[in-house]
Amino acid sequence: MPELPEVETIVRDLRPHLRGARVAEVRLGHPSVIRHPDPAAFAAGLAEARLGTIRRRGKFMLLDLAGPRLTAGSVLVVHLGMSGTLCLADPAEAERRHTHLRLRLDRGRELRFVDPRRFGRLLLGRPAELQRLGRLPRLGREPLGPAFAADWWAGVLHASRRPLKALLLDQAIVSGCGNIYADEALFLARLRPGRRADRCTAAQAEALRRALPIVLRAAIRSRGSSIADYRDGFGARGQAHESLFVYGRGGLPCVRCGAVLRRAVVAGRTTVSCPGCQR
DNA sequence: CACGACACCTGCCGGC
DNA sequence: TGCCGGCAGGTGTCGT
Repeated sequence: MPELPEVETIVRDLRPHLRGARVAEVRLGHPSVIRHPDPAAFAAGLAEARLGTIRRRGKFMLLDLAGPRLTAGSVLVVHLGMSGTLCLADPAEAERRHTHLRLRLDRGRELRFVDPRRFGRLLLGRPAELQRLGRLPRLGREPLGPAFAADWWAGVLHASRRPLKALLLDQAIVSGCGNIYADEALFLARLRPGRRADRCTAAQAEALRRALPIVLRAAIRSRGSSIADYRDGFGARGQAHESLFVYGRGGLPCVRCGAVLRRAVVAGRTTVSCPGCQR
């Protein structure tokens, strides 16, 4: 899926086009992507709603809403799963297969959620309420925020016997990192993905903490990785996949030392790393 | 409690 | 050409 850089790119693309718009028509596709409330109430809540700002939290998108049938503080929550896209389209444009939400706006454009695999999710409600109902998970710290601090990170690693990669992928610890950028950050930090967290030195822990935002910011500058399904807020591909060092390069030479990159399963996910320069 | 295995889906690619 | 297995950027649940 879209990881933090992809979601951030979409949010930045959509923000100026959504803020202040009013929903003129709601159309739903497959009901299983609507996780809260039931599809009828979901559609009714969105009808006539006024859109506010859109923001990112981890891999989630939160769109502020105000409407006649909505309680104050309601948001539309979008998670793209593995194959989801959230794009602006011309209302006259033919509907792509697997379109699960169309919000026609009064500005003559339409917001569309398309997701072939249906691992993505849509929710409507107040975030605190959704969390209380167990519909939204508790998320860990934002790797691009000030709370992603050295002492906290050192403590997290010290307290865990899990592989480093498992910690990076754990959304309750770090929110927004996924399989691509976990591998890239570990490569940049020169640390093996399977390395036990509590066996890292302080310097190694700090190298990884510094590497993650570098990798994520570079990917945002390249507008995200479009390996298969990912598209930005206007339906265009990103370029970040063109400059990945390890992800998807198993069996190819390491750009840093020339060793053959190793492909393995770590924390249940396909993982690529360099046996030559990662320890 | 912490962790791994598996399920949830469709599409695409390579091998036979 | 077609069928089949394997694989994919994520995460929720269940069992050990």
